[in-house]
Amino acid sequence: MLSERRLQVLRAIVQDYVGTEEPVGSKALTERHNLGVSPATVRNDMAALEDEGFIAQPHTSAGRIPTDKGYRLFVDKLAGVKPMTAPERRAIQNFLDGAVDLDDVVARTVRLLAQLTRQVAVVQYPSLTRSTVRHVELLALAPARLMLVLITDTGRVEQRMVDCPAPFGEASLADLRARLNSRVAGRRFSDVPRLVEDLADAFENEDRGTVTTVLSTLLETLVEENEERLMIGGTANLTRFGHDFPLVIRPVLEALEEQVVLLKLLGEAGDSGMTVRIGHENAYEGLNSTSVVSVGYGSGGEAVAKLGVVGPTRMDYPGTMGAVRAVARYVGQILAES
Amino acid sequence: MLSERRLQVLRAIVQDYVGTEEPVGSKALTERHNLGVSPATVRNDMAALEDEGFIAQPHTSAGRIPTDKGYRLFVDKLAGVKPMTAPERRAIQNFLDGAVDLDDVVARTVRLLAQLTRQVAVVQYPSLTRSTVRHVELLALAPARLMLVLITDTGRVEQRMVDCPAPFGEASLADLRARLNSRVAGRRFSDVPRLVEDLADAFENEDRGTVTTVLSTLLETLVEENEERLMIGGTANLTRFGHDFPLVIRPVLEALEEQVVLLKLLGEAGDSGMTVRIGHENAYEGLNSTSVVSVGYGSGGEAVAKLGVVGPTRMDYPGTMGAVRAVARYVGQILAES
DNA sequence: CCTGGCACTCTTCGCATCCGAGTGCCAGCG
DNA sequence: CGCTGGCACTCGGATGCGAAGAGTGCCAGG
Repeated sequence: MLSERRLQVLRAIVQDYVGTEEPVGSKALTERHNLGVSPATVRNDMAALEDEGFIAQPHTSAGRIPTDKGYRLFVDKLAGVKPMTAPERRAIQNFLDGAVDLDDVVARTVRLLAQLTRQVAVVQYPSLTRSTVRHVELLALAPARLMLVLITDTGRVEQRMVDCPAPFGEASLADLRARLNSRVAGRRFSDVPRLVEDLADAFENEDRGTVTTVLSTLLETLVEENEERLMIGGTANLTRFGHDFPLVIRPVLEALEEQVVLLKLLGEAGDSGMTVRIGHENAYEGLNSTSVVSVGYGSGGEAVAKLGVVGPTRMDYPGTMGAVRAVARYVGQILAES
Repeated sequence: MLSERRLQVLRAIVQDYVGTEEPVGSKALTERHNLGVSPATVRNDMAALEDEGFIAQPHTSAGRIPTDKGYRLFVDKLAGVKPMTAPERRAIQNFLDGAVDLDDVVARTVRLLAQLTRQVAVVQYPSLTRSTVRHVELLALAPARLMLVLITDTGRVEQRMVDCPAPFGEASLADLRARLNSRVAGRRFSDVPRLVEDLADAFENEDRGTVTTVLSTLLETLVEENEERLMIGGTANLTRFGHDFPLVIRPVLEALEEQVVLLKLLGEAGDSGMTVRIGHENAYEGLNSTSVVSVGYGSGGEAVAKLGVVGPTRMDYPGTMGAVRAVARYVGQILAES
């Protein structure tokens, strides 16, 4: 078990290292923090912390830097979430308030988060399955070609082409449209499959094929793979990563381009509350030298999607967590209003 | 005026430098290319080329590297466009053929282009104003809230919320929808403003406000700033940029995040044929050490948007141009089919 | 006009050296 | 028992020097 002072030493090491980006030694520590003990004592504490795996030396005769395990302890026990200042809150609100539609909200959020944290921001669009249906529309583009448009309460609009097996009359179309909406409008998307399963039964034989096709397209839209979208920004911040650019930055950029990887990353994060994944805690290898701070956001009490940032393990955790949390809250509010 | 051989020397310098990324000297040149003259002669030629500003020395006693002006001459006079091989063509076609909707087409195109050229790919969505209206739909989400959906022949779908000044009945809505479509369906977007300007006159006083609002929203959608979208990819390729990472890569990433900058960049490029902008020819300062190769693409003979790549000035121009041209052609085909 | 030769310029690299930061350990003190 | 000052030690990074090598410019001769 680590004594109180050793925890303080660890905290001091993390803070200094995050600030200076350089290994921190015992002398510098005692000078910059009021630990009330001498460097020699701190050295003993550091040796103990190193034995436990919380810190490490890049080389003999260099200072110590925190390990992933050290950051983990820091985040869990030694540091809270730094709240945003009042001006910062106002700035966030002002910035987000101008958004005109969902795309705009997400785009602004990404920008904001990237600026606040000076890291790479990732914002997921509201998940379809966790949203509520506002409206389903069917348009006939051609006699045997329909367009299916889904609109959610969170402002998402998805469209799909549907090629019908046979021409589909305007009357049947109106009928289907009305029946569809009466069944699913106002309901959760996750309930949609159940609500529409017997809808084809109500139609004549010749139209049944088309109705079935429309319904299966509708359901396809809700399949995991397709329904998730996200936006990233602030990649220019990667250049402030460290001195050993290419090798670190490369896999990160690759990961960011693979939406699948990112979605999995966000998906693995806890469903409620803020999640911090540090270095090797990330399953994806390319992100082993980064930390991911993410949190769910939503219009009501419930999360409809996640957002977060990706940055070097050496990041200002309290500040980053504060920014991420604050942004998530305001985005939730904006969505609730629209 | 430069003699034929001097041009050959320049061509050889460009080719070697692009291959090795290192300044090339007179001796290496005579060894790798059959110039039929001695290094000393080549040195004289190089001195002349340097006087003319086509090549430069990083330091005294280093080899030469091409300047922007040198690349320009190379592209204009010394090198053609390298056509894709048959297998490459097939690969392109296969890769693009699987796309299910416009987003998918664009996403696949970006990926493909990034992979083929190993550079950053930029693909603009088909411009609204240059497309044809396929359908305009109006949905009543609430009594005084409409959604306007625009569908183009290129598969683009744009939606906008419209808050009406007064509730708008279903009958009026159907009327407006029908009138709108009969006027604009099949017409070019650029003609839409003219075609709808007197549409409000046909409605009762109480509905006229709403109709006007709808029309102005429709027109807003076509405004330059909003109508253009683009997608980028392959940013991981930036890591192969050169040895002097951070300083070069940073502004490029920043430029790529500013869609406005990119759109302007593509917009400045010639409207027909392939455009190559080399280094300082790019108006945006952050891209002064990059070259942009872009070309229009379209479903018919006419370009509806542009695509291209951004890479180091030291790039394989013939190969890159070949890839860009080939991809643009196939994308045009795909769009024409859908 | 081309060529071989030659002197000159710089950059790069290896090597030896020095300096300092930081450590671990120990003996002594409260 | 824990803290402290002292001390020897290690090692990385900076500095300086010299040799090597690549490449150039220029010149005289074919």
